[in-house]
Amino acid sequence: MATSKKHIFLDEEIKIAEIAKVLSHPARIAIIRILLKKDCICKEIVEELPLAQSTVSQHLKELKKVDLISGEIEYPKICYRINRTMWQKVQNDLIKLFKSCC
Amino acid sequence: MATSKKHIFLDEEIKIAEIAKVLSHPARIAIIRILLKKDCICKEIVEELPLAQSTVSQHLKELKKVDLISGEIEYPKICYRINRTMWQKVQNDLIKLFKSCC
DNA sequence: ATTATTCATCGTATATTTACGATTAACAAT
DNA sequence: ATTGTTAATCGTAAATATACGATGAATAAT
Repeated sequence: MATSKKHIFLDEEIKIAEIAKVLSHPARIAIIRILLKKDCICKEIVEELPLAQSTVSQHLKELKKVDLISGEIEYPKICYRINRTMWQKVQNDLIKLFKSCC
Repeated sequence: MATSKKHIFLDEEIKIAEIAKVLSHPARIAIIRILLKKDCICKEIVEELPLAQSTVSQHLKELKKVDLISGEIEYPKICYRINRTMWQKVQNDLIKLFKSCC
């Protein structure tokens, strides 16, 4: 048995990993939980978490990058909310992985 | 409204983030999928993935650290398998987070 | 125009992750 | 004892993530 058909990772594997990465920081889980309760502006989140405003903003950016949240501009505020469709999709993707179990 | 009750992250948030972190690399998702199909020794996984043996071993260590897999020694091989109980728990934890949604 | 408010971005320092090759450890078989 | 097989660990380089303060951008209110 010489060697092998080395292949690259599957798209699905990459996508699941991407979503998991977004969920892989307590601050982002905390932000999601806050937003699940109610839509918030960045400042409100900053006041609930022991993090600088710039740091929270960065986490929000990550969440926005994968479309888990969206922000509606009402200058100078930006109202963040969970993207329920995407949130459902995250669940489906993960559950799909789970399903390949038994 | 001066400032606020800054608190640290909740245990639950940390735990979910920890699990998500383990799932946040395509290689580890790939390894899980391989092991969901059948128990494998490290060498078999190395042959299926475009990664060095030491790298796969490191990923296996991560998965083992959170108890998602276990390894049974049959020198010089080690047979890895999914810890179904833990795998179920991961699902429950994530679904619990999802549930706080609607 | 100036001021106040909110948030994003920039620059940067530090820590963590990821990957690899080389080596070591643990045995089985000879 | 030597050899072969498998996997863990070590050392290390490169990339990525995380955090913060400082600054800049966008507007509303004065």
